[in-house]
Amino acid sequence: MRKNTPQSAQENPTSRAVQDFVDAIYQQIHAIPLGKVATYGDIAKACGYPSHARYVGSVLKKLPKNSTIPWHRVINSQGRISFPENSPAYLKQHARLTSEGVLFINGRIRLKQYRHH
DNA sequence: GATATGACATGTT
DNA sequence: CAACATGCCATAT
Repeated sequence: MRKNTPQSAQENPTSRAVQDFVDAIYQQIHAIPLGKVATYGDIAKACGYPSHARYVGSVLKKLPKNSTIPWHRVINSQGRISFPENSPAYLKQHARLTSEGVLFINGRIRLKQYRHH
């Protein structure tokens, strides 16, 4: 039985499945309402690839600078920002979330409260 | 094809 | 709760 991974679904030479997956990731992230968050795993699962949390992260890393995607609403399963604390990226994400009303306590937020279901 | 890497997740200690 | 270990999988070298 073939595994449920984008790579295993490359029936055509341009690997459409991977591109569809990336598009789905963008769409899911856009669906996160202001003031709410989702984990990398949540996004992957919502796209139909529950074991690709890391891939979601790698996609976000390659986001073009002009992208309008609310990437800051994606955090890890511990309710923490996946950047080294106090790095520029960390501070930026923290600032954006805070400005949306997401409360951080000891570098962590309450997923029970802010997670977008 | 073997190894290393990473904006991850989950279970165990 | 924190630290560790293990699993995961696309990408890069």
